[in-house]
Amino acid sequence: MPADQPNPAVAFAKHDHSDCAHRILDRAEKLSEARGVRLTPVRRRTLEILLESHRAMGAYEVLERLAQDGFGHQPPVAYRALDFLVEHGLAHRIRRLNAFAACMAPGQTHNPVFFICRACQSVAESSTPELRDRIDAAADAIGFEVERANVEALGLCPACADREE
Amino acid sequence: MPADQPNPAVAFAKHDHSDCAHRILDRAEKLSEARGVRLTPVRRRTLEILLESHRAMGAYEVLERLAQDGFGHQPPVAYRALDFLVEHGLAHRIRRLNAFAACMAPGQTHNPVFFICRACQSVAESSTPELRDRIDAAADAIGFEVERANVEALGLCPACADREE
DNA sequence: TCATGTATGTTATATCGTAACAAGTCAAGG
DNA sequence: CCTTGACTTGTTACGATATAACATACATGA
Ligand SMILES: [Zn+2]
Ligand SMILES: [Zn+2]
Ligand SMILES: [Zn+2]
Ligand SMILES: [Zn+2]
Repeated sequence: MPADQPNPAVAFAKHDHSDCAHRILDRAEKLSEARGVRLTPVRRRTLEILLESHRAMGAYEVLERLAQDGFGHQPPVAYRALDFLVEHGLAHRIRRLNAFAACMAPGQTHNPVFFICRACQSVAESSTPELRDRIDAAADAIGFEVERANVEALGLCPACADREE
Repeated sequence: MPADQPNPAVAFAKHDHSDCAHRILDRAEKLSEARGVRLTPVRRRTLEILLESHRAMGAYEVLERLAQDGFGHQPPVAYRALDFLVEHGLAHRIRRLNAFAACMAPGQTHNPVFFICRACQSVAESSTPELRDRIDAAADAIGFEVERANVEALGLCPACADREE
């Protein structure tokens, strides 16, 4: 596993998270540069906000933070920035929560599985190509062409599982 | 494959769909009876509406149909019936579409994967236990306890893929 | 400089979902 | 038969999520 491939377990463990955040922001800058797209102030700030924790955040929660920082106060401000991040693989949409989370492995082709703790709302992203292979196999069997696949697992993170019992 | 285990490919193919619908309605009646829950008129009608096609339907679309049939006109009427069906495994929630689809294999323990055609909105449900095993394995690796997993693949069904080119 | 594409911001509205309460149904026990 | 309690259906009202449409600003290169 390369150095910049984070261990998904870290999302549920105590760790120097500002380190995660800085590493990923740097990577986001470089990726945007390389692709010729602009990581503008709102977009960058939006990513920073998502990176403040391993939780998923709703668009309105992000918006509130952006507004405090002097950006616009209306929903499209947040949705546009979030859509940009999602489109460029810098964030993911967590559909079960109607929320967004920073991607923890931007730039790497990954078929993410999201593990969502129903108690503390933290989200871990694990990269599992074999899973995608299985989905493609099932799709082939019925002649379906998969363009994107989304896997979300709901349950309890280690800490919250301990706490329940 | 047992006779009552439908081929997921059928969702995307021409077939006698009223046959699907009747078979599943019968099964739903029996399952409800066996579990001591009541498949009341609204609930049954809601399932019938979902079963009219292999598409997913939004709650408000279902509500409109229920209202035409003399049931209540307010959102909770539809949401309650749909929640009942989902809770008892007679329907599934398709999160990517904010919509609901009848379960095509009610009563069987299944770890469904949904194949959603982005062109014609039809949904096929495929049952793939190995997939769940993969998810559980990835979860184990980080100490996460999976309670429910949701897999949704977006793409093109065979017919729509042909039509695109 | 000026045309062009892109980004940001606003108003307004669409779409999806739920809380809270009232009224009706139904079966079990007195 | 009548009460009681669990459940079901219906309503009003509201909350939460998301987008359309348009105006303004800003970059970038002819
Ligand atoms: Zn971290
Ligand atoms: Zn947790
Ligand atoms: Zn059918
Ligand atoms: Zn199709």
